[in-house]
Amino acid sequence: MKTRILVVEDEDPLRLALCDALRAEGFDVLEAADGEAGLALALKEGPEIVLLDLMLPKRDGFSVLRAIREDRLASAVVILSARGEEWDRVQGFEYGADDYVVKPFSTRELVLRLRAVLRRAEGEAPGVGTPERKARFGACEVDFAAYTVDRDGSKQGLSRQELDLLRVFLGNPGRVMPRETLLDLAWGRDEFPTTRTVDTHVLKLRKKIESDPEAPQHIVTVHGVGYRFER
Amino acid sequence: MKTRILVVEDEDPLRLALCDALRAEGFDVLEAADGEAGLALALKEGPEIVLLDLMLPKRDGFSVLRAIREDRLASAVVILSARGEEWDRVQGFEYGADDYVVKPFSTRELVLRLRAVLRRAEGEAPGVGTPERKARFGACEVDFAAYTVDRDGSKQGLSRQELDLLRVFLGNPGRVMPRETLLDLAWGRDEFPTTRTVDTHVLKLRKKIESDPEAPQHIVTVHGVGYRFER
DNA sequence: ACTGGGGTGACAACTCGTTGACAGGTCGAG
DNA sequence: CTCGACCTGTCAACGAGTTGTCACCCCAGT
Repeated sequence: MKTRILVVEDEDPLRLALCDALRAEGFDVLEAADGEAGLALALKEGPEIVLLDLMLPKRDGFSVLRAIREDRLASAVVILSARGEEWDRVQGFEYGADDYVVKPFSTRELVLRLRAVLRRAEGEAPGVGTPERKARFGACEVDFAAYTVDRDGSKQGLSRQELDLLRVFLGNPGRVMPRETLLDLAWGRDEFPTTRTVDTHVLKLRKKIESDPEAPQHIVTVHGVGYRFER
Repeated sequence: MKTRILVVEDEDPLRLALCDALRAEGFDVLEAADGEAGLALALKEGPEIVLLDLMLPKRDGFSVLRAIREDRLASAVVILSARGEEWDRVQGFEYGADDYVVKPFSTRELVLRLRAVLRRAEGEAPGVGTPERKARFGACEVDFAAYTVDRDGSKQGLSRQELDLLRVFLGNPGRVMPRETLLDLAWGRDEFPTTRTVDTHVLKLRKKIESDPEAPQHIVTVHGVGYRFER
């Protein structure tokens, strides 16, 4: 899923250059040449980011920014401002924006800032409550933030894939999960490993969370179907 | 119970913007427009956090900070400093500020830092101020003011960047930090080094704080994810 | 120009995911 | 009950990708 970004800039050459550069970076780019069109498009499409020039015909950048915020739009807003002019206002009003870039700027700088903004935005987005940093079952405590699991006081590191798999198990306790389902959920839709890969990872997980890996208490094999996780 | 925060900032537009933004984030906000009023309010109300501009009428930020610390007030203090003045940063920490934010900044950045500060503060014994001029972990003692780290009696010098990185690690113990996040937090807003740069600095830090840099106890690599700091 | 710290690129060393092989194990048909 | 087909446990080895490490370049402060 591409990140959608709306570019609101009235100078044609710059806008086109920006759009090209951003498309080349893999963004899904929308564009507008004045404030009104930009605001309308932002409200209609709700892109992840709005890249907003300050000096615009019909409706200036601040006004657009304010309107976006008043609509509680989730978009991050990055201000494009010329050096010197408006600087004070940027300082004063910048609170509503997520970042700002001073012209002239390099594509590299812009892209890096955009990525940083996206990182921050999704870092706090997990909306309703924190996604539970720790979970416990049996004698184990998993720390998702630390990538560790603690069994009876002995701490083990988990690899990313192991943690992802364990997370899926924890989210579906007591039900049998076919290997294909596990691949879908713990790997990506872009990854297509063999179902045997699942076995290997189950093996590794068992060694870390089971007190007796030979007779698993938590990750139980259901012959011919898949695995079932029990607390 | 809302977290109470005192904003001490003389520029009206910025102060109002800050207060609005913080109220929207659910803080209970007090405000003051100069150093004396700010100090008085801080001492009277004892808010969890004081957000302190450095350049203030009547009494500058350093002076307020020093007075707050001398009164053993438990408030965490976050410095707002004008851009580019590294000296401020150094001084701020020397006097025991809990964090600093460089103007201009985005609301998200500010709120993230405030939450990090709160996390740290509540993890420690309440009542004691958190001057954190020095920090210790394992066999090490870091002196932020002197830019040194002492491991089992052998003292090493730290460069500014090394210290900043170590500070971030210390502020987020036990959780894996992706390289990008480390860059966001330990490098400035205008710096865009490669993620590999982080590795280099981790290497240098390990040589100074680990008793066996080959088998790190404090800065642990989590393959494919980032680094985790353990005390 | 000199110096020290920070950033980058190159290459070595390593990690982990994946796979294939093989040894059990399980279950149903006969 | 026995056998065979199929499934699972286990491991070693491979390879892509990641990290450790270092030397070099660049820039700012002196």
